[in-house]
Amino acid sequence: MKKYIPILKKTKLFAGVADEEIGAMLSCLDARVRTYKKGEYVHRQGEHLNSITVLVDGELHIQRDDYWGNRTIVNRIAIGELFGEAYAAPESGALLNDVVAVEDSTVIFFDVRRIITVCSSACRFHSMVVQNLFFAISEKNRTLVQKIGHISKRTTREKLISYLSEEAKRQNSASLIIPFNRQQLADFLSVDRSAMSNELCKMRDEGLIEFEKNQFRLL
Amino acid sequence: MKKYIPILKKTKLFAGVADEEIGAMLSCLDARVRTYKKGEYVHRQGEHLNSITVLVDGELHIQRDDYWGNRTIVNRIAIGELFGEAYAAPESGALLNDVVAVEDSTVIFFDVRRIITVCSSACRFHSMVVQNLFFAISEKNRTLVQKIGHISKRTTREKLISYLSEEAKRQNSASLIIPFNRQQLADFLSVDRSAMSNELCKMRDEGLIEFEKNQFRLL
DNA sequence: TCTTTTCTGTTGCAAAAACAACCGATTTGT
DNA sequence: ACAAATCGGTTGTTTTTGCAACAGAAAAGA
Repeated sequence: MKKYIPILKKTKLFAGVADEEIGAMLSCLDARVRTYKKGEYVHRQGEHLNSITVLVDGELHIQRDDYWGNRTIVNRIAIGELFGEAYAAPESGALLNDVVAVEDSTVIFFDVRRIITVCSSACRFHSMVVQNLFFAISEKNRTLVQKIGHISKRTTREKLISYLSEEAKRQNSASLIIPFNRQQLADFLSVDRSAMSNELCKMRDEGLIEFEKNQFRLL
Repeated sequence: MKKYIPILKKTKLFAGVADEEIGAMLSCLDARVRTYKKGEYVHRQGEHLNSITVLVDGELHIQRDDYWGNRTIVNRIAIGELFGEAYAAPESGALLNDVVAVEDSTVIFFDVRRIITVCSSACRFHSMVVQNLFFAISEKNRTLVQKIGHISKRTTREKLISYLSEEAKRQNSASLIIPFNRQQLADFLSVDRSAMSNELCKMRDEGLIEFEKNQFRLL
């Protein structure tokens, strides 16, 4: 468990917390490590969570498959990010989506109650972690609103432009690498893959964008 | 200002805080009241917030109009709910949407830094407010994910069913009243009003639902 | 290395949505 | 009470999407 301290230090939850404090908090917060193979489910829709999940390696998707096999990718969790903050509240109900490892992944679970309830004794940095948690959920909130901005556009082209421009802004460059393949991007933007692929090529032919694999450039 | 204490007591931010404590915190948190006429903007996209907004009367929409006049209603703020929690973090950037009063409304602004930074002295209930804030943002997060669930459905009919069923579940009855008129519902679900109206009537003719104005019944 | 699977682009067709225009009913404001 | 504005439903046309099927390229696995 100790070996994860340098990695945890870089996560949003433990930003600004000293190494030795993280070590102390690992037991204080009842941390448990687990690895998942690509494709395995970390959580399933309908479960009741009592832990917060920190991703230390790999990649997770928050997604939902409907009865007919249509998939919606709600969000993506990258290394250092966390999941389950929104279910920390006591009466937060069942999990709305599945959480799936899209790469071989390693996560650390922390007991949610022990994070929320500031312990009296040892953990001097506990309040820092609580604040980090608050900022993390706050940031995720804004991410979700941005996503709503993308998918509420009426046409596939507009959705693509909305998503790609925001990603370009975030990466601070007109040239950008997206973390999705075509099918995943379509599932993320809630459109049909083939129609989207078609639209991307039209946009390229019109000189709006260039792309190769998941590297894009806005012109 | 004192007269708002009974109302504030019922808001998500001050749940569980005693009257006299709220009174004390009003000055501690630098509370300011303001009223808005129907249609007025409370905040505009691009602004940088430094306050949290509690709605004590009326109704707000979080929305965005694009260049061609298409409106997207991202969320709705009802009496007792708050706005701006997601912008409490120092580096949270500019406001992504407009905040508009859809009815004559009264809001109270609280200095965001004073909420986050727990004051040393008087406010015994301050930590309760911080926790309330956390739960509020947490709940909003889940609301946003639900909304993504609705609008990521592929057809207008599916969007309507998704929205109406969730609302029925929330109101715990197959008969429900929605807080939108037709245009607003269309803007909320990101579809065309006339197409949606059409679809609603088809669903009624097929015996799936009944409705009159904004009262619906699922069959 | 060879086979199998996944990924991406392409096409045609059917279904659905957006758009525009209109009308009667209801609501709002004076 | 009356005029004006808003609201909800209807229809027809155009545009866009979803869907299915296929093929070459790339990647993964044996």
